[in-house]
Amino acid sequence: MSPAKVPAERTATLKDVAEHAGVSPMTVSRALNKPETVSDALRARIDAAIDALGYVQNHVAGALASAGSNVIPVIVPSLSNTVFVEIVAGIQEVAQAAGYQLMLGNTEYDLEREYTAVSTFLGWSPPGMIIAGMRHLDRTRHLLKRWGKPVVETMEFGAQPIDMNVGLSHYKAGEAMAEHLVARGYRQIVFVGCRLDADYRAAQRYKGMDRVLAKHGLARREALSYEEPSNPARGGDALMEVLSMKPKADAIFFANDDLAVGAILRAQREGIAVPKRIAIAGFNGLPFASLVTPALTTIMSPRHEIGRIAAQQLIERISGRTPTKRRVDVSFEMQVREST
Amino acid sequence: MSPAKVPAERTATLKDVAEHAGVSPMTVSRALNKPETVSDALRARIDAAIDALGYVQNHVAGALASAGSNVIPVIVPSLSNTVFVEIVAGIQEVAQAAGYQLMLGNTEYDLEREYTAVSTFLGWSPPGMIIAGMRHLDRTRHLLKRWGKPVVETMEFGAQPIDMNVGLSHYKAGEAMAEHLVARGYRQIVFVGCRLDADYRAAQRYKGMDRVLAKHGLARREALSYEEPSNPARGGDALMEVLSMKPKADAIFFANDDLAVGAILRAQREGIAVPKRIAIAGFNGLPFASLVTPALTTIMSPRHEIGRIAAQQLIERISGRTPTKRRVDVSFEMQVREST
DNA sequence: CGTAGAAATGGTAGCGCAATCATTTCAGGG
DNA sequence: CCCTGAAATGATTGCGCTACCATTTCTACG
Repeated sequence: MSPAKVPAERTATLKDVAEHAGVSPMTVSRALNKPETVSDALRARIDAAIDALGYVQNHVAGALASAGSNVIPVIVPSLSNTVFVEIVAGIQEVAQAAGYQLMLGNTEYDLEREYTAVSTFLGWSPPGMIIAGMRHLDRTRHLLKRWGKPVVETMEFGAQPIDMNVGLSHYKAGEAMAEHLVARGYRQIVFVGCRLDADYRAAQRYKGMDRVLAKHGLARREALSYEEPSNPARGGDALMEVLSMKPKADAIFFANDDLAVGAILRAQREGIAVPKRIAIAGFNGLPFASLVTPALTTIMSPRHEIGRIAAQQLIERISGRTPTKRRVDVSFEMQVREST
Repeated sequence: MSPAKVPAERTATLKDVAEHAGVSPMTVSRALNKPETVSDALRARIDAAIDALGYVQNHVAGALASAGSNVIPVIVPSLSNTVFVEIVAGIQEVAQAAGYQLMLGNTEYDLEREYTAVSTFLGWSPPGMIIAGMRHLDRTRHLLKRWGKPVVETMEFGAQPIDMNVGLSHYKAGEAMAEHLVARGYRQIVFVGCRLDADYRAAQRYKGMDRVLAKHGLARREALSYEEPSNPARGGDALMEVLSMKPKADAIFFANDDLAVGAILRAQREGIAVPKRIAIAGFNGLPFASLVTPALTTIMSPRHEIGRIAAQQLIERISGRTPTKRRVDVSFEMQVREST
């Protein structure tokens, strides 16, 4: 049943190490956690004992005794969207280097599940938490506020964070792209996304766009939202639908680059002139965006950077230092290319 | 400093809940962990007490007392490669549904770091572990074997797993693609990858290809390996380099689809005829692969599925059931399209 | 209505470690 | 060589929970 060939000898404890090295358990504990407070001689003996016994520290016991673990929970709405993965990767990079472990929670865009995840994670006595988004159940906000430890909300930049916040304004991103399209002369602009009810950040980009269209007195339309998750093929199909259903449309602002690149690849295959017949714009700044023909106009969001900064801010606070800012607005960058 | 507005009242413990509900702590523990063993009446009182006190279970203490947590460590070599992320997502899906938490370790393709990660994770008394790849330090293998709990090695299918293994044979995948290219009449085939020393799975695909070329008495060449991590732009550049440096080459087998799609996009932009001037093949089956023109011939690897199965096997074993098989060879699928 | 056996509940002990405070050892000055 | 303060080491205690076993309550049946 178990792969062990070796008889399941009781695993060595810190006490065993202490006896083997002829010191007190407390000294071993210190040698492990604050090596500089133990004399070289003892440290050497202890290290030898650890090797001899194959001792591995029991972090569970450590966390209980010291009422705090080095585990940082990270809660995201999805792992199938590269955007969140890149943020997790950024967090991981910084956190692991600082000696923290990441615990991963996936809410599938469900705020109830988010609450459950937060609640469960609190039971691991983490020193802080990172959570995507700023929309949570009241219960969730209260729980985290009452908890009182550092929390970073990521992805979007918004008002009244639970504690800290690192992200960008999706509303402004939508505005920026709309201004660009309007300046380029496009007048019939359609917004296309997937699951805009759940992906409220994409919806915010739509709202930003809508405001700009209104400001310029241009035709405003409902956003086109598909039920399936974003994927490139969907982007291509959406392009064809827009062309046939709304032939007057002269530009599409896609909720993300997966859709937009999919649309460009489809246009190419179908021989549709982009941007002449219809312009295409995206959001995120995927690597493929600059390589397709025509190259995609998009907005680069610094996902990895958001993750890194979030982790840095959190660790800063965990270590008792005051972070530079509570709220960080990482800026996005318009990348105007051939598709508009 | 802390976001708490509320005075940091001592958090409620299970004992507090017990007193509030007028039962013993043991009963509360049972109500939480095996609700069916507690009478409805008591369970209701206990739930009420939990709500009233805002109690959240301390998993650290639970794990210590029961000498086992519900945390499953997952160790991968990289998070910037979508392949591993998709596996993690598959694992997550199954594990979270079964009530397990994921702890994430990233080795950056460094076997020493892998050892450290394994060792650290063991300290969280996990019920099992999932680790990418089958190449580890001897120390790592010994540690895991001696540990004696379920371990799944993923990504590749190979001989002599530490315990269980779910993956595919990259060697065979390389062979399959080479056979296809040879059958199509290509004779001067180049393998292009990035960091093939670290990414030994890609190197295995090369070896599989090389064997087939040898078998057919065709020209064999060293694989072309770049130092930077895989990215689409590199694929495009590699294509141009091969065309100018090895003008006789009539096909390129890229280590992955990021490179291959990048090459196709570049070919299109430069007006290079694919597959006429040179054929292009990839590996992984990214969504974009079928959408570019010409559509990319590639091999679909069931990443998400690998993750799901790995998690299922692990949980099966954790629950004491014997899994169907110790070793699972998930098969890959040739997707022959326009680029070859 | 009594009794056996099952189901529900409780008391006790200890998981492995670090916080805390007590004690010992050391370095350096008089 | 003693004394003082700092550095190094040790003894004790408890973190919050669950395993284990003991006890009580319920159910079914003669």
